[in-house]
Amino acid sequence: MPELPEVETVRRGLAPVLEGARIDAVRLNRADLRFPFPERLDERIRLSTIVSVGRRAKYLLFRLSNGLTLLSHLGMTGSYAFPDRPQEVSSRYYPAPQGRAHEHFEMDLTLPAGAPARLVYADARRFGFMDLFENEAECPYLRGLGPEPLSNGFNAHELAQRIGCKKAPLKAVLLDQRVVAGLGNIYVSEALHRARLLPTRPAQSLATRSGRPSKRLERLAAGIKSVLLDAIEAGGSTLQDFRGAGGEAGTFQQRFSVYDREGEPCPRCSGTIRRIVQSGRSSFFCPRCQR
DNA sequence: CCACTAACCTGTAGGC
DNA sequence: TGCCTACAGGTTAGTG
Repeated sequence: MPELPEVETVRRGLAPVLEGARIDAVRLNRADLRFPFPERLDERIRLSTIVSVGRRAKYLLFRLSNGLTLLSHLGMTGSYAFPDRPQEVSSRYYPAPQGRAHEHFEMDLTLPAGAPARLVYADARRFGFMDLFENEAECPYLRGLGPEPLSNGFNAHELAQRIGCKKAPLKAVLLDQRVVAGLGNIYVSEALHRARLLPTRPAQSLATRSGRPSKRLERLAAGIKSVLLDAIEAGGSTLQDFRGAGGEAGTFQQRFSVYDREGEPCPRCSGTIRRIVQSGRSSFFCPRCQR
């Protein structure tokens, strides 16, 4: 499910409800997700207040009044819902199709206005995980992440530095969270199509002798930014079951140019979209207008 | 250090 | 309908 635009969509759904909410109780319905839950998670966050809900790359960051930050990665199938808030669209899909078997973590809250609420984390495949830390520097998941692609500092020059002279194909390099943080399988294919670059092209082929960013690199940086912005505006992409925290489906999948469109015509040049497998994952591209 | 593969786990879609 | 296979938005550990 969740690449940067989907995680940002979840964040925007959670923040207005959670900010200022007090955590009254924590329930873990099993000992682990992908990794064990943080030690003594319950007692370390209970009775603190959620100050803000942030995001870094594909990570949600719940900043608490006691100075700790709860980090949450959604893996492939993680989702948050407020099951008892009928005014949220979430009542339409809650409980999830498989019932409540995959609800692994929940919190009882008191909202700023005094009303009670319940936040549930469900994750069928349990590829998600959580961490708890005091300083970002001590969190192994955040250390080493590449730049936020939507930040001002991210541009062709920055991308050139990071890509350097890697021989690996662009597809693999852009999936590497140390190069750019937040891209996943969908948006790499889409960004490369916008930049008219083949996913198989060696990353080093974008370098220039002068070190000044090439036109191709400029297109790539611009393609990454624009596809992420457009996807966030559309509320992310819903393939099977992704929902924002309010339960609404994203609509960006209707605007995919190449992802999951093997055999369909390219919207730009009417070439035929192809699918190949690179390092075990599907890449979609137009062989006619991507070089 | 780099690059690729397998592994983690469950659900779903498609072929027969 | 049922069984089997392939595949799915992510990351990490292991291997060469």
